[in-house]
Amino acid sequence: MPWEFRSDCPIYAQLIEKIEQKICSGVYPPGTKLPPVRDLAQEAAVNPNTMQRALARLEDVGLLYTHRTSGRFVTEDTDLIRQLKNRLVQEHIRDFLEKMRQLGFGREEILAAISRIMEESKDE
Amino acid sequence: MPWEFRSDCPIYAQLIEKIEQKICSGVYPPGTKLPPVRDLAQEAAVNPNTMQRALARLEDVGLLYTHRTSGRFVTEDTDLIRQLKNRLVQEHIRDFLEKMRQLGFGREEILAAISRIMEESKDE
DNA sequence: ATTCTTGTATTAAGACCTTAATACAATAAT
DNA sequence: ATTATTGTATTAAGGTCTTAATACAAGAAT
Repeated sequence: MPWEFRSDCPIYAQLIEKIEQKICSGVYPPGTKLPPVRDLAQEAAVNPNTMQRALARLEDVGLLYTHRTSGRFVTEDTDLIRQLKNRLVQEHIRDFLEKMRQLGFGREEILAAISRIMEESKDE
Repeated sequence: MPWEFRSDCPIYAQLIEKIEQKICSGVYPPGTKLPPVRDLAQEAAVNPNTMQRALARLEDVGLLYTHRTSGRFVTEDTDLIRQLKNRLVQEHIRDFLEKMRQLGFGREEILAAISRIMEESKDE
């Protein structure tokens, strides 16, 4: 199934986010070999160059590493992964709270609204 | 003060979000006259064309309307504004919950994490 | 009537994003 | 040794985004 992208942001940036998510959530566990660029590109329905660009960025920050010809692997540095996960969680929460605050929601209202929507989608 | 933009998304898209926020939160109340395009552009530190593009989109959805030469105004349709606000709230919550879920957070953990971060930034 | 202010349109340039089509180097697999 | 697989690099094309510099039309202000 092709990955889904918003049209308002560069695909390569969205690829980075998605792959980070997959690493943090254990879809791609530490030390695991990733599928080849070409396969990943096809899976995401994206040009290999675009996928390559995203992977290169993730390599820059140490999340992936490459054995020139045998493939690309997720780092075994579980500490780094945990740091990333914490960073993402913090960012998501802060961004969310800021958006809600700007819409005039106080702390209690935010929690209430979340609980309500959680209830609504409980049956999934 | 120039508005702030992320580098990973088109400016015009971010302008749309910001202006929507300002309308929903009452910074630009219903029926109010907006500053001229040129002023808004300067305030945001953006090219007038870019600001114009964002405003045109907001007009497309009925959130703004124009009197050709006297200026641009926020709609007086408070119902439309309320609908937008509800839509934004829902989107923000759903997006947030989805991201957290993908990081392995259950409902309780999400609420706990939010409460914790709320506490941390209580003194602002 | 004249000038100012407003939104709008146009053209050009440069930067970035995406795709496509190749090609190459180095190791793995046979 | 030969072939296949892997990441990587290059070039070209077309699209979008952003800025810049103008110009115009029409109502507002004087």
